[in-house]
Amino acid sequence: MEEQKAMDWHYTTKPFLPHPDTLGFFYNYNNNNRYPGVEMKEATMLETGEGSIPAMYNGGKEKKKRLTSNQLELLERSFQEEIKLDPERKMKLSRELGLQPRQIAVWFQNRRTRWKTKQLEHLYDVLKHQYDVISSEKQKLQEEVMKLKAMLSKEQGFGTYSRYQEISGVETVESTSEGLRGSNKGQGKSKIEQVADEGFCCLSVEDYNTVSVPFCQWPVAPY
DNA sequence: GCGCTAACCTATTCACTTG
DNA sequence: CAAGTGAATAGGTTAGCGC
Repeated sequence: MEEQKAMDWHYTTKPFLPHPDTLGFFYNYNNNNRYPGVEMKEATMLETGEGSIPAMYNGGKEKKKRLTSNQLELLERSFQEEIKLDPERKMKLSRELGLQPRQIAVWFQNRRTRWKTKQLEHLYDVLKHQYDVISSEKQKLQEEVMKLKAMLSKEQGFGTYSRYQEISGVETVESTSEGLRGSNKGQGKSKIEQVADEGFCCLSVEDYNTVSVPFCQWPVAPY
């Protein structure tokens, strides 16, 4: 295959720039001080005979090969140290592992993709848990409202209507949220109301930058 | 401002592995 | 052998740099 568009196997000194657009949350890996003027040279490859040669480097004859466990181990360790790859480290890994720098870059890219997928799965679990908690709370409150309504009706039957009208406002409880305001949740809006106001199910990916997840403990580099 | 370059990304392909 | 996994490719976006 012919040379692709310019990519990172050209080993330049260009600084990496933080990704500015959506999913910014996931781009906050460790973005300071990228590639500070590192002078790169092509590595001498395949000295050990261990490294695989992708088809594109070998006239299309060589098939894809899996990386060895040793190679994966070192790559993984390196990834745990730093999720992104600077040219210097790429060349170092390339020499140490007997792989093309391009292969190192591809492995890191794919690894970041897997990492991000795991992060999203984790975030899903966290949000689902929050949803379940709030749903449960809502259910309880609705039941409480029903009980109070029943009590109110009963009391009204005994001729104390005016007293309860004064307490609960002009009407009886009409909805869960109204009931909360009129009952023991006098201080501002309840959690449920806030959720409703915010359109609970409308969180976008961009929101990941701002949504705080209190009990969410992100592993450095899961998977 | 525009083109070039080199990072990054997502989506996809393709080959290997596994049940 | 189909499904899953991972290495590699294709094509797009972004941002720095020089003109």
